Amino acid sequence: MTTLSTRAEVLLKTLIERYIAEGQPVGSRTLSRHMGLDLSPATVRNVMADLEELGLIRSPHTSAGRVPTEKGYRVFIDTLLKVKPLDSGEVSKLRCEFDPSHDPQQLMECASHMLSEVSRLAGLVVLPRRDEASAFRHIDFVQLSKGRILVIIVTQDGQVHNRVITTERDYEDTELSRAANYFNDTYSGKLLAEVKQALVAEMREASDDMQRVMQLAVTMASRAFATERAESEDLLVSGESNLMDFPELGDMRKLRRLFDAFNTKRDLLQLLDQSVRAGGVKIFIGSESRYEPLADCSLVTAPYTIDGQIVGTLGVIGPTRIAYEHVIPIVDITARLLSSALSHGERGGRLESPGH
Amino acid sequence: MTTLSTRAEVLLKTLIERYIAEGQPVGSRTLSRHMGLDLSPATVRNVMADLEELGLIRSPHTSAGRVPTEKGYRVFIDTLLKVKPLDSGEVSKLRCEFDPSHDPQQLMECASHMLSEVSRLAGLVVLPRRDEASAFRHIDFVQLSKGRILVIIVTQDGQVHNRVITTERDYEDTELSRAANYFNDTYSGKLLAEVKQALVAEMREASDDMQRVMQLAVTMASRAFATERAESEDLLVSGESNLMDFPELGDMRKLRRLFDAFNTKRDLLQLLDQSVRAGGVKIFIGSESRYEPLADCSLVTAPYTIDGQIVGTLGVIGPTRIAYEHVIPIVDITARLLSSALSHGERGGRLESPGH
DNA sequence: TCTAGCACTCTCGTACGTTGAGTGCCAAGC
DNA sequence: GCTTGGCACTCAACGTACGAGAGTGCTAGA
Repeated sequence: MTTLSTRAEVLLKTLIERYIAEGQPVGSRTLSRHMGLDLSPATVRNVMADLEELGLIRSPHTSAGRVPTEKGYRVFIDTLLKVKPLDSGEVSKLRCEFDPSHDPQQLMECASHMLSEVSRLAGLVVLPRRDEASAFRHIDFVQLSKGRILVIIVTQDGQVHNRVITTERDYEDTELSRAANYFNDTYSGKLLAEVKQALVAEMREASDDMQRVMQLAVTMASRAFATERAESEDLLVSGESNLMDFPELGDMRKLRRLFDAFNTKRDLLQLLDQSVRAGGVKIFIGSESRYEPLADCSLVTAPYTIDGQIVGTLGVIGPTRIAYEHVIPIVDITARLLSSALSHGERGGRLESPGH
Repeated sequence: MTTLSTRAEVLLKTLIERYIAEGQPVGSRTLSRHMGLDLSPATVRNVMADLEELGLIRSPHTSAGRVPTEKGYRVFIDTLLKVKPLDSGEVSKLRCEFDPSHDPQQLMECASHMLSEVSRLAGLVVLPRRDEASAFRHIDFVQLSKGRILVIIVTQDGQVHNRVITTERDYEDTELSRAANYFNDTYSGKLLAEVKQALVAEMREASDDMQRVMQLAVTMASRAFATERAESEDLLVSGESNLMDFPELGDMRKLRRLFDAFNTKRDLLQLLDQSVRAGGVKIFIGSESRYEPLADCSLVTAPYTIDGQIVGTLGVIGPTRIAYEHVIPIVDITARLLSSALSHGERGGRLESPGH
């Protein structure tokens, strides 16, 4: 692509800024006034014609102003946008929201909520898949009623999972707690994948000469691990209703599809997973997401980490016309704050160096 | 109120049925055709005039048909409606959805989802408040990292709550597990309220001669209980987007308020609590809920129980124009199924006798 | 290369007439 | 005394027409 003249760049930049602020096509007259350079509307029109030819802007109809195309937004974001860093007061206010005494689930709910509140858009947080990567920490068996035993599994990162399994006979509390102790001593610290594997092996060679306690623990645990729903991941969505304030999303059918997408989650999760790979903030504009319900929306995401490992993604969804220069740092900071709130390892809870 | 003639009743009934089916004001001509009786439109008009005078129907404008008022719906539901019981095939299909090996949380999510799917409206489930009424069953302490301990509290009904507390020094696993054992032996089976009270007392007279294990257990538990968020209750909402299909809720501002109400939850919870007291299905029509965002909506609720004790409410929200004769049994059955899935006490999981 | 001017285009809001559905009322009929 | 057909009236909805305003493209001149 031929590179733009500085004048064209300034023009495109102001046009998009105006359009983001006002939400309406901007014409040559207003543009010539708000652009720093001293050019007449006519000149502006000429430049706009060039930009239109390049596919960066378009007019909704003959005598409206121009609006940015997706390509225009893309150029704007990649080369023209000056991200305004949040002032430190803002940051520390956000930081306060992350009470480190909350458990991971709560922290993520908090992050999602915060994203939607601060950006006035819909906030998203992909929960980490509790998978082979996380380490087993603790198990516990609690008899709830005849034949029903609650199995609690805690992973190293503080996530708690619980399943109810049914058994033929009842057990004494001491029996259960001894089984749990055995299990904890044996497997604590191992990766979940390893534990599962080990359980399969143990079950295969289960024999009468196996100690009763051992047998009990292994049987129950493997049943709990087996029935563990293949949830893999989950998505938290907050502030969907913020999106109803944008006139460009006023079409009920489109809105419906969008909200259904929030509820279905599956496709969104897949999409959000893409941004896990790259570090830093990633932006999908309109059809770039290749997901029809998001055709008129933009997605700003950033991965978050636990102890340096990327475990999930968070971000916001809004119309393509959003104040990127504000939203980007919001998503960025939230990802950092969440990461540091979740990471309570030896390295402590510092913000790592910026990396957008 | 003067009682209606049978003819007026039939007319009101068919009018409302038609309106529910079509969603548009119904006029004298169509009514005279669809009503079983053989009356001319003119006669129908006379009767309609009477009904209008009684405040049971009204016309949106001079030359539209009539639509039911809230009062009209009320009479319809209270005296004219024949609830169609679900056929048993339907019921057993629903019953299958409630896998009793799920934990309470999952069961309720399932119920909410099911309500919205089957009724094509928004489904609601109020989670039981984990309060004084529920019995303490089990506690566990797990050290996650330096100075951070995960406290897991299990109640008799199988709900799992967890908090992270921070401590000054680190503990051995055996130390923690001994503390948990002590605590479990002492308090298992007692009501949470009693446990809290006992903890306060223990803390007050905590002294050096208290056993170390005891002291540790009491300190940690009381910190966990103290920081327990005053969540009291929570609300699950499913299928909100179903409401976008109803043209009468097409106004974006109203819809926005409604969706905000779903997110805020607080007021809705308060409202839903009202229906806890009475057993059976309860219906709020439009402004009867005395909650502005629900002005154009109806709420159909029923309480659900654990082992005979009412612990929460579930239901659906839709426009006032909903197929009550279908929705009422759906809510009713779902409440029963959820109750029986949650009740795994001695009495087993039977459906109790109908009580609407 | 920029600018002023001008004719052109298109949306939006308003006004207006037409259509059709439905009503209220009245007088005739059972 | 109910019921019914007839009739004038009302009102939303729809389509057309038209002016105002905003913005454009093009051209000629600085």
